Amino acid sequence: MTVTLADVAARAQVSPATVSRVLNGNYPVAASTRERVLKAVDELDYVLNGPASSLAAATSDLVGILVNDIADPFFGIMASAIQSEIGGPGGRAGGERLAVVCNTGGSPERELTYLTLLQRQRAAAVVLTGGAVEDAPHAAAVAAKLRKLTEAGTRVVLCGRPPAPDTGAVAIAFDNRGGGQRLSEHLIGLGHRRLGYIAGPEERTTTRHRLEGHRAALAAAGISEDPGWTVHGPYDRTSGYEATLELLRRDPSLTAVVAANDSVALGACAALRESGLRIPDDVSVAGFDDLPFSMDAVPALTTVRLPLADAGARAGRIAMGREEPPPGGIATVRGELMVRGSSGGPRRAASA
Amino acid sequence: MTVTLADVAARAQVSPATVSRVLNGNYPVAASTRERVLKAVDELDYVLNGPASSLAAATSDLVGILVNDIADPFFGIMASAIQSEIGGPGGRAGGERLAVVCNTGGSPERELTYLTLLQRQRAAAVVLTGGAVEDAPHAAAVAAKLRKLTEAGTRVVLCGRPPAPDTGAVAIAFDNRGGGQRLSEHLIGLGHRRLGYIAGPEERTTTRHRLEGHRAALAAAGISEDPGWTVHGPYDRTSGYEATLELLRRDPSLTAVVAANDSVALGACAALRESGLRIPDDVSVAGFDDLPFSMDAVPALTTVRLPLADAGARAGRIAMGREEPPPGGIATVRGELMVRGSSGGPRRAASA
DNA sequence: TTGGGGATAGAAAGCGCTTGCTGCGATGCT
DNA sequence: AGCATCGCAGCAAGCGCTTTCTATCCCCAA
Repeated sequence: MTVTLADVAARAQVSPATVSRVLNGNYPVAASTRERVLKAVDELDYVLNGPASSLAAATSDLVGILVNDIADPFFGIMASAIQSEIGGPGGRAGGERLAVVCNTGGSPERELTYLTLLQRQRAAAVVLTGGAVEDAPHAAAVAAKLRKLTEAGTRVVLCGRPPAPDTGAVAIAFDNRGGGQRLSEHLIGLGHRRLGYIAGPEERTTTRHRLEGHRAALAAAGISEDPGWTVHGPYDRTSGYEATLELLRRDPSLTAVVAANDSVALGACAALRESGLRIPDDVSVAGFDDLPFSMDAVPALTTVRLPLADAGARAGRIAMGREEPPPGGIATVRGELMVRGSSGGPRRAASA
Repeated sequence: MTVTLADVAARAQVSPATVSRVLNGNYPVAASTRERVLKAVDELDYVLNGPASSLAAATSDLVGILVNDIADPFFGIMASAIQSEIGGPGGRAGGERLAVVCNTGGSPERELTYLTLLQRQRAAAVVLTGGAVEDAPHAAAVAAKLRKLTEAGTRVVLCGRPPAPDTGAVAIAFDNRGGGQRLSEHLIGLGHRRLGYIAGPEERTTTRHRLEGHRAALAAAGISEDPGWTVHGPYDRTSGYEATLELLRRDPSLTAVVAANDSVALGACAALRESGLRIPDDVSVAGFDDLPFSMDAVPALTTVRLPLADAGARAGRIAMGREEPPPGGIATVRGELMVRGSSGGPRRAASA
């Protein structure tokens, strides 16, 4: 069968306790003994039994990272940054932790199930990324879970996600509202008065905040919004493509399209181009997030850069207890407006 | 303290054994008893202790997915597909498994460490994605680990990665060589005779295979390659940008640039544009993978579509034992040539 | 020489769960 | 009516490790 601690102990002629202590390095062991043990470990090719260890020590070295869509670089970039700080293997020394990312696919149930699974594994920490679903019962369920986790000693950090009051979770939130507002202000400043908005899926904090920012900008400029100017859809390219076609159908006189994120914006660009409209001469386009590919669009996308990697790294450090949580357990980081080629002044007169 | 199985048993007035059996549903329990137990579980808000369970049952419900770069959609898409089949939460019924993705960052050591960590956790299955490092000692170490894993009953599947003989691992490999060859043949067929090639990082199977395909195409057409036509670099946009500038410096008369993947190709496009060259009029560009954003490039990228999601799903199913492994434990899936706007016939005469 | 300490090592008691085996009342068959 | 069977529940023995407490051994001060 598989090699156990006892086998190693026998081979090294010491007690299992000593082997355990050598392996954990948390108790004085004579150098000669240690060597003998290490040699035995090596010769036997011994691998610690994780579950047994976790059970006995009542702790585990698992750290969970929840993402909405692992195929989306938005989450990939954050996850990567978080994981690099978790130390995973290869990180700094000290407890080797197994940083794992779990893909919820944006589904509330899966989110909850993963949380339970992590709770089962007695995870050392959990980082939740991205917007939350705003369904009240679900939010309550998640909050309850988070509270239970923190009470059990699991460190919980929200990254790019609004704070969850009274759960003990630390939050690094993005200022989606402010970013959305500045973005639309930019467009309005350019002279646009008829702006279409392709929002994310409904019932999501991110969607709502960005849209609120947009509307605040419109309101501040005294522009009254036509309800038909807003379309909801998933955060992907296809959604942007279709939504744009729909927007154009509803009001061909739009001079700008603001998208919920960069992928959506790319889809919008494609739709616009296929409709024979030039960007930004006929219609300006704006995205959000500033993912790497955004600067490769032609023209390059005007968007709001979110410090995904920085925020992720910080969240990771906090999760590892290597950085002080922000005061109040809440930090909000701003996005930076990136003005590029896809936005310009409206040139054409409104057409029928 | 936390609620244990025994607490639930006491509350439901049954033995711990019965509670365990209700929870695992692998032993007949009278309906009335089951209900009583479930009620107690609910009232006590009981959560199974994962480590204890894994220890006693000598199995775990962890499934590991190793990726080289989680921020790269290439891996994100595969991981997503794999995970969806693993059943993670929300998948089909049956054993709820915790599918976790581990980011190796392309580092051999981290790959090995993650493998050990998963071995520690007695993972139910492990899926390794993407190209392997070709360093001999490392390859041997990985092979040894894989063998040990399979011997311990962990199902090992390689997805988009060449087979590892004598390890018991099942492989779904991509025909990178064939894809690369067809892609270059396409360009050559268009009339190109001077093609630059931006390869991936050295010592990687994927890099080598794609490059071999390219060279095979050149050879078949009787084109003798200038060593200066090939540049190596990481699989990212920046690399493509810089490599293209370098290629242009070395030989301004190139009429086509073939990139190791789509991200690199995008960087190449940017560099070409900034150099005042039109695509494809002055220089044709080709990528590999056909990631979603490739069709949004302007012009859309000619590339080789790899069935990332299909392969991932299949790997996931095999990992779960829900699909028969291919005969011989090895399957090779082809990529499909996608001809789009970025490639065209060479129009200009070679310039100095 | 002798008692006190410091430094190590071992014994053993679990950690919380799974599962083979046993026990026992109810059912089916002859 | 009598015995084999079946269905369901409990007992208890671990799974492989960590850790508290105890036992040595050795060195040094007194």
